[in-house]
Amino acid sequence: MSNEIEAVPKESIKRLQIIQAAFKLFSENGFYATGVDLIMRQAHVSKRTMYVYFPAKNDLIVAVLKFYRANYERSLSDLLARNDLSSREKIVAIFEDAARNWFANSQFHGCLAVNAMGEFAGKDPNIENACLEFKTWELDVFRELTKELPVMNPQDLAFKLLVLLEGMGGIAQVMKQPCPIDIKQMVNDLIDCQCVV
Amino acid sequence: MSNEIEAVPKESIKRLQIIQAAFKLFSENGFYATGVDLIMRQAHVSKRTMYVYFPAKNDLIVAVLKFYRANYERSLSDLLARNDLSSREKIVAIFEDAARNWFANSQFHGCLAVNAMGEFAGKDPNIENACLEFKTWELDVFRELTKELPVMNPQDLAFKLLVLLEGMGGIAQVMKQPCPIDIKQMVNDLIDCQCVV
DNA sequence: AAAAGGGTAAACAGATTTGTTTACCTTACG
DNA sequence: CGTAAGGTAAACAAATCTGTTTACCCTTTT
Repeated sequence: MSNEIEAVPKESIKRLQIIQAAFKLFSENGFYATGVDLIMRQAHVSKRTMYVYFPAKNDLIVAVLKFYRANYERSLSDLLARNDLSSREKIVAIFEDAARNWFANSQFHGCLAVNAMGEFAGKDPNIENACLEFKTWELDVFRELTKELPVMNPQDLAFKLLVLLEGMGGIAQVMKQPCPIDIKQMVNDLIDCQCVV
Repeated sequence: MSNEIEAVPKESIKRLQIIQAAFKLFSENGFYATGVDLIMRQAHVSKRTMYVYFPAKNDLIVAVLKFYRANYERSLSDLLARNDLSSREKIVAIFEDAARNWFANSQFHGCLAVNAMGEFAGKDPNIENACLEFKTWELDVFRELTKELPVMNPQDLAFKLLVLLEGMGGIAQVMKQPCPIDIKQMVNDLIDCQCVV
């Protein structure tokens, strides 16, 4: 017999089903408001199985936040990999995608990491950490892009872009309407203001 | 003497105690996670009294959101009333206050209206409405200020400022660190980019 | 002094939550 | 074929939540 410590498969189908169902429900209805029973029913999984993969609800929340980030990362990878676009064009594209997908979309529920902080700040360090890691990763994406630009301080510009993206998310979440401003122009202006050329 | 209008439930001391206690608890711990029993204990009020003023928890949440807005409005009124400051200086001051109070303050829990949307979007129209009204009011404040500026499109600029302020709140909520960028410069750049002069 | 508000304390109902366990089933595989 | 892993269904414990009611107490006013 293998005397390994019983390793829960990290890539089990069931585990993924649970995370996907939980992601949808947490996004639409919030974390506290979503009961474990509902998740388990939507995932077509028994409670016993859920208990094996996620001993506590908060463990599942952390996993969902990581899944959320991995999803975002994957959806960006194609864009970032393209070599027919300049870094500036990639940045603009990120914002235009966001504007198109978030504003005037009643199915948009804001950044999951921010929502999670609203419910768990000061209560669960693991969840706080997952949220921080998500935003840190977003910042890193911008940092990779801005360091290719002829600007005075790429780090500062990356943070400014992060703030801008965050603001779009928050506003779109509350005010559901077509995005009334020219995001492309705003981003380009922001970059131009720091250009050394 | 004081024969002012008297003891209207809207202005009751007890009512205010409840709202203030609830505001603190909702901000720190979230809405669902905060039980009515705890609110009532912190407000030094019996459950029967709470039930008189707020037949349901969601009624209290709406009242708290209105209180949150009224508070913000009052804290801005001094600044907005000053006539030794230009509109541009007032706008910059709003952002510098926000940067100082939000970043690197572990007691900052983000915009209550955004947090509320995260928990109640699609569930309670009254709460959704209160959140929307809060952001609309914030936008109006900026609109009043930008229409004094020599810019092409004051309405657009106001919305951009709103997005920027929102972004600062969201980022500060998750990444608790000293604000690493020069907010004053960023706001001025944003305004300058739309100046006609 | 008596009546009437306004408030308190506490018990209670009914539903729902997370977390735990037991007993059974299905299916892949040596 | 037969075993063992992995999953299901369902009952259950214990706590908690909102919402409701009853009985009482204090203070003000008349």
